[in-house]
Amino acid sequence: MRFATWNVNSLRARRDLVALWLNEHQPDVLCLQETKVKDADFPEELFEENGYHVAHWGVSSWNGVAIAARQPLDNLILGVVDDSEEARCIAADIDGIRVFSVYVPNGRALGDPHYSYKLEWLEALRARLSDEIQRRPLLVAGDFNIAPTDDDVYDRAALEGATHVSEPERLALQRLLDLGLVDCGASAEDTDSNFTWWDYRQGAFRRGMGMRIDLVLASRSLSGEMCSFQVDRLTRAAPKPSDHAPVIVEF
DNA sequence: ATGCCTGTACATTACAGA
Repeated sequence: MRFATWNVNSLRARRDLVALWLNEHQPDVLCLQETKVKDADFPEELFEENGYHVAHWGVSSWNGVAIAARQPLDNLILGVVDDSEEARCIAADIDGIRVFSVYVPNGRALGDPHYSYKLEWLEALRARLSDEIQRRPLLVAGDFNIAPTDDDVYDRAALEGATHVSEPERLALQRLLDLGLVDCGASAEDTDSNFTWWDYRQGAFRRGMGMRIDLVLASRSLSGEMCSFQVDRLTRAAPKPSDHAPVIVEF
């Protein structure tokens, strides 16, 4: 199975690139984040014309998550807290696997209310996953907005006091892994090659100033069947790119 | 210290993103 996740930073702005990418890479499952469309405006035909089932959750022009898959999506869940939350999580059963597409809150700054919200959201996700993982194999993929270790950022010193690298965020991620999930991108020999996000500014991509924040977490049984892991940096180098690269994992 | 760039809507400026 070819599994992928991609924060597209607006599906409306990225529509043509997503269509090209689907045809070139032919994933069996694709998790999307930051679609930035309401459900009523979601371009289902973009996926259906290319042979995919698709489920989306978007309540405004911000956030928004989706899962597209060759096989049907069953037992959909929207969100991890309650109906009033932002559209940051969608889950579905696909061919016997429970798939989560997640867009973890950014946090903005240490001490910002949004930072507390990020930690609370991660704890709510953990509570949900602790229940789910006992039932079936899990794949939890998306933009976690956390760099798991100092090796996952271009310059740790430059990020002192910033979000994405703080201990509380990393502990919240570790609590997810402690449920029995494996970070599929953690074991690369050249960690720079696993960066998944580069700022649009300052030529950050060209200069290698990135972070690994888009993750694929797999149940142990599934992680043992992983046969390849790849960050598609070519797509970050395309014209009009998202600031995130797709991540592709084969099982 | 700030903006750099990109996309969004209460749009020609402010904001969020990471």
